[in-house]
Amino acid sequence: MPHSTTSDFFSRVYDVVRLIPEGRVSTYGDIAECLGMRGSARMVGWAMNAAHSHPDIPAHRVVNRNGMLTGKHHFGGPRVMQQLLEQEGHTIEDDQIMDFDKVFWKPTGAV
DNA sequence: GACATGACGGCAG
DNA sequence: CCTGCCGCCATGT
Repeated sequence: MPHSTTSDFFSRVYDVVRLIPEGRVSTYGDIAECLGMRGSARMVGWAMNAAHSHPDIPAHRVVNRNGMLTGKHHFGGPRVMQQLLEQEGHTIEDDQIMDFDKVFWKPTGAV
């Protein structure tokens, strides 16, 4: 496709995020890499910001490579993201997901 | 059209 | 180990 638009990029990001299983989490960088935009993790986070218009996007399952809830302030409040994750069985301590390496889900081949 | 910003990540100091 | 800078791409001013 000679004409790649941002809308496509957003749609792809949403598509991948939607595929994250409940009880699992992924990272901005890996999602970006999965979409062929390695190094552009910021775009993924930015897409998440726009994802607020899409209730079907479990944006709380996307964190940075450290498993830290860096985007918690972009939800209803600074607690919402943590609460959502805890409801899915995660343990958060100091804005960081415990056993992150065990709940991490890589969108390899998802798209 | 240039400058600053951002839910990131990697590397250098 | 911690802090800081640069690269990444799209948006707003």
